[in-house]
Amino acid sequence: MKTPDEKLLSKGYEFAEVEQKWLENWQQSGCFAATMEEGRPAFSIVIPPPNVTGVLHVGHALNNTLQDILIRYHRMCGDNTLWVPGTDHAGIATQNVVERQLAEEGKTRDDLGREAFIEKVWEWRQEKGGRIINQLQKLGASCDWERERFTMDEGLSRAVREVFVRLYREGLIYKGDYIVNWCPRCHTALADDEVEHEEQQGKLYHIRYPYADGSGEVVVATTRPETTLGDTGVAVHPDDERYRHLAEIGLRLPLTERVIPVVFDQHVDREFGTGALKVTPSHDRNDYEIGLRHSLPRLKVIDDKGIMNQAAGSDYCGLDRFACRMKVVENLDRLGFLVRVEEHQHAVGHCYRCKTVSEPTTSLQWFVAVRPLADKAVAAVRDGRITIHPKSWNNTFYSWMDNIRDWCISRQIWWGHRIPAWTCADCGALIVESTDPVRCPTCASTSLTQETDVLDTWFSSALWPFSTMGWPQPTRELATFYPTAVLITSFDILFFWVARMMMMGLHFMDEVPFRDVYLHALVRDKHGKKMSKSTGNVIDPLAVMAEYGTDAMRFTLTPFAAQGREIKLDEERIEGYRHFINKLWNAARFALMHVAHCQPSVTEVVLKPQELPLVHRWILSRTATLIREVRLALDEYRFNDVASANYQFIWREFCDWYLEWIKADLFADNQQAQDQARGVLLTVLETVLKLMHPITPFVTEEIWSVLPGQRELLAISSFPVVTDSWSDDAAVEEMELLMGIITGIRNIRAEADVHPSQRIEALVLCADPQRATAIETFAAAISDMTRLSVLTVRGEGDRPSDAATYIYKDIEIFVPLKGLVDVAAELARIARERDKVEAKLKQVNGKLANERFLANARAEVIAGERAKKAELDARMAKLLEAEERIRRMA
RNA sequence: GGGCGGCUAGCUCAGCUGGGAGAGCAUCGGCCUUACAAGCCGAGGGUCACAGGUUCAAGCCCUGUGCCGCCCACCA
Repeated sequence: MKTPDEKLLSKGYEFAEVEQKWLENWQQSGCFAATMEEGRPAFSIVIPPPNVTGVLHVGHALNNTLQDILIRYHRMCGDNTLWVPGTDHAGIATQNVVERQLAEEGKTRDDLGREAFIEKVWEWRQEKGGRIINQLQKLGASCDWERERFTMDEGLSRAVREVFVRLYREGLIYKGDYIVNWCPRCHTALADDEVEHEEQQGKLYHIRYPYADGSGEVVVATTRPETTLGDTGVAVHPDDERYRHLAEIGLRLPLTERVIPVVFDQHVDREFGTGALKVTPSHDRNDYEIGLRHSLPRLKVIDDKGIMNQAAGSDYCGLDRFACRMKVVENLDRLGFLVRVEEHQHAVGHCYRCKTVSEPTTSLQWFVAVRPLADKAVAAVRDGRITIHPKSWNNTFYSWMDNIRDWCISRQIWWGHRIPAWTCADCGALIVESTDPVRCPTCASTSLTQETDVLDTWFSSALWPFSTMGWPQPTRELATFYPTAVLITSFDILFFWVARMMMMGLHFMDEVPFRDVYLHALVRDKHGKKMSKSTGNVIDPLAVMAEYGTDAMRFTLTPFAAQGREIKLDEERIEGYRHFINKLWNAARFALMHVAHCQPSVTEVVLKPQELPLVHRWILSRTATLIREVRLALDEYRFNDVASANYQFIWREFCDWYLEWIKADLFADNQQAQDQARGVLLTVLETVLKLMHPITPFVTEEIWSVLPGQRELLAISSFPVVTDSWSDDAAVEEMELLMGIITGIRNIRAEADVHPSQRIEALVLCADPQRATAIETFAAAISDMTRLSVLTVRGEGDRPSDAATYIYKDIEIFVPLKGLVDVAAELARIARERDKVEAKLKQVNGKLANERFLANARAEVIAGERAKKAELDARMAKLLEAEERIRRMA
């Protein structure tokens, strides 16, 4: 049993211990485990699986904070909630990491051999692969950690094989010799979208290609002279007069003795360079296609390590492709083939993993025919089964899908899902099976060799939404949680991953994998620069969490969700929000001083709000509004609105006004007033903790745990629902009046430099009897909050001379200052006000004088303008009077 | 070459279907007022990039221009 004193939380919020404690408690309680109860709505998310090699960066922190907010919200709403965690085996990235490790021991993967190497990778994964999962847990991510998946798990591997085999049988997977993007460093084929194009300043070389009979020459332009060695033709436009006569003439390829033909192809741009294009079918995508159209032979001169091969000729064989370029240029120049060299800017493809310049190469690879799959995905977005947020991505999505090419899925690396295809050594049959075949179904031979290639990592992540739920088995998880509710990710993997999940989900589940896609921005440093280790501008979320607390970081990231493309993160901001967390902590501490000993039944006073004093009716009404706003914003993924609504309410309304106002009651000798204040205070605090919990789970859970009464975990308590009886517009309006009066008096005090401890008098003139009564009723409270000795309220009467004046709407506030009025300052202040009112009046009067406005505007708009005018007129009159009076004082 | 996003207070950004320009931070002035100086009270600060147009009414809708940034693309 806790003693009351222990319940009075420590003076500053010490997050380190608190966070550790709740991480353990939540874990032990099993409160994050998925529930699958009949008759409840389901809400599920699959985590974008971070690379198993990854360490948590700010992007992950943002991404997972947003997911956690939704998950915690829906869990508290009582939905069947599932958040599936896991990691991606990240083929190339992981293989690179382990290869580097081997390199330190002076070994290569070839030294080990395939099986031993893969063994090594699994060892590595065992030791270090769990890091990011621990880091996500530290973030407070409320995943069902018992369900952690890995794309190389047995279950997921089974799904991968199943999908591969089915697509193959449907004719949607095929093997063929086509041109692909090749990374000479990673030593593997890459998909089109794994190649990043980067504008670079290069050179355009103009080279003479003499006629075979020596009667003339054609000049071609190229950025890659080394590929000259692999040319098998020159192409010109069929309508190009300059080259018509070349149909029968062969060209002698410089530096070689080969004679190559001239072909005529529409693709050639007559305006570019000389209008003659050298064709290297084996090392350029366009040339490859031109070659196909004209049956040109393919000649591969660069090997898979980026080194020139035998076919390049003995002078060049063994040279790196870039060294070869220099040598080719040198020789061309020496032999008089080089006409000139121009500076030229062009886009060069790079491997997205290692940034090496990629090499287009013909190669035997496996492909997915994506057209039919892509069509299904496009249809799902078009007819609204999937909604992309923000919708500005729709067009980009469509245009990408329209231009999609077949997906090269084979990778020449070792770490990954090995392609389930075997070749029969005896009859040459290709066997594709989900289980390893023992003998050839055609000739019954047992000498079968499996493909050595593995699948593109994105192939397995494309299945993630259903493979993690046990597919191809018809599991209860699939029945309950598929399709998932929303996929939250940054826009940069919309095509790599999101689009492919759509294709696979629709094809194999016959249902979308998620109903919504929420795309958030990329996190940059405070200058908008990409964070990178070499620039040294990386903000490490773990360091931030250690310094400011996890809740502060989560709260900082939440408002950024709204931002379009990039987020400029400045650590100063995190510090600002730490202050907010601390504010909440202290407000709770204050509340506990008054409610720690209460029975939970004190909160029953809110059942009849109409019987409560104004300030309580006001805060309850504002709380109801807050609940409404927060729920709606959460339902619409407006995370920034969730954060700011909470922030404004807690700091400005609850702390600055409500807590200050009820101090009198809490300390007073009036049992009823005290009980009412305690009951409402506790209610509002409980509500706020619940509303904040999805964003800041730790501090709210901690405060919750020390509130009076036996409590279940906040994480599984119920999310607030709007109580209609709390809504009270009249109370809100009346409180606003009182707050306006208080602000006015405070303003006078501050402007007149009246010391805060000095008690002074004030007079309020309010012609409207109802409002005058309201002000008078709360004279004590107003005096309390503004340190008045006497507050007089009158409907009409003499304006005191020698007093500072403040006009609130049409209400005049006077503070007599006995000769201390700074006339010049007063006049300046009044004049400032008058200018503002004048400007607004001009607008309003302009509208009301406009017949077309009166004729066209909606009735309520006109009524609004009229009311506005009335108020401004009244205020203006009072301001003018005040100005006149002060002048006379001088 | 296409496409997309941004331009609102000194800074970072909100501003939903068009009807009196907002927040946080920063700035200035005053306060240790019994939860919080990581705080309280008060104040100042904006031709909403520019030019046209639609409308009774435009930060918001349309057209164009200018910067800044991103994505896609087979001019070698």
